[in-house]
Amino acid sequence: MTSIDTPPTSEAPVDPALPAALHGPVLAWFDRHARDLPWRRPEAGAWGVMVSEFMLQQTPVVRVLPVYEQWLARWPRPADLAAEAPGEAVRAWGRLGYPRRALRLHAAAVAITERHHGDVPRDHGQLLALPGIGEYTAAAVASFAYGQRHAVLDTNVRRVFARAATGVQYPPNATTAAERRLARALLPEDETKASRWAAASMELGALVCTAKSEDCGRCPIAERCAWRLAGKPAHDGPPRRGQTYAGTDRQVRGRLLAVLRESADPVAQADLDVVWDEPVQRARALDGLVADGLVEPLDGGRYRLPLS
DNA sequence: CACCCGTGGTT
DNA sequence: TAACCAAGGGT
Repeated sequence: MTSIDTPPTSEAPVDPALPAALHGPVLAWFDRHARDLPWRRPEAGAWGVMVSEFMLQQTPVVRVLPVYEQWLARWPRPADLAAEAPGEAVRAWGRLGYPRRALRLHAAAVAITERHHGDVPRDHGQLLALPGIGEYTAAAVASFAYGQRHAVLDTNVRRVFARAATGVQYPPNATTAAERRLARALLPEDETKASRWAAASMELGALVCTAKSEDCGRCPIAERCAWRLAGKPAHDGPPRRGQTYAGTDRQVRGRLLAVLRESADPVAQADLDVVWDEPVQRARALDGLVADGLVEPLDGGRYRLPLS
């Protein structure tokens, strides 16, 4: 009886009856309460789903909505975006944040045009190979756009599963193998039902089982929730990394790029210098933007969004 | 695996 | 008000 054969508690087997007990209530709740988001409408297509997933990486739905509409109207197919200069994608990204996502979405559109005849690939592995698409986004596009059966583990789903199945308030900082195993165990066998489940469990986390003020009174699985049944114990592990922003390179980069986004013409060094008074940090931030391909340096100390 | 990468609203 | 949070990905 040594500990080497004892699985850690985080890898406890899933209650065999749990999946079926959760599917009905959550799917029925989703039928009634799902938001009518534009990327969920049939006309969005796989490209619409993919654009929305890029924009929703760390950016709230309400801020994505207007930019999404502009992008799909301007670039209705991957080839339309691929034909543009990458700097135009960065400019149209506006203030969504993390502008490297715009660059990667543009690069993904180029790859789709070159390697996939302009159609968003259906295969999870091919999606994963595209720039800016990781484990989550590949599964999300395959599931939401093509109705495939994939475990879609985003921050909402991870929180819902941590509470309902594992009985803790928050999931670990980084996604664990135990979480992936749990997500697979909870995934309905039927493909259509599985893709619906992915969207429904995510929506439940976004609307009801939220990070701070969860509303168990509106939760369809409150009676089955391990965390609630345990008396909703507070998170004990290490605090999740706080992200300070003021004074960081990210803030400087944001200010520099804002100047370049607003200008149709190349910008003089002096017009960038005014956004931050500390010259060393300012130079480091600008160099970083150039290294990332977000900014193109020109002769005479001028800069612009990248044309290529 | 820890850290970096924007932005703005909420508590 | 500082901290936290928001459909992550890349290194």
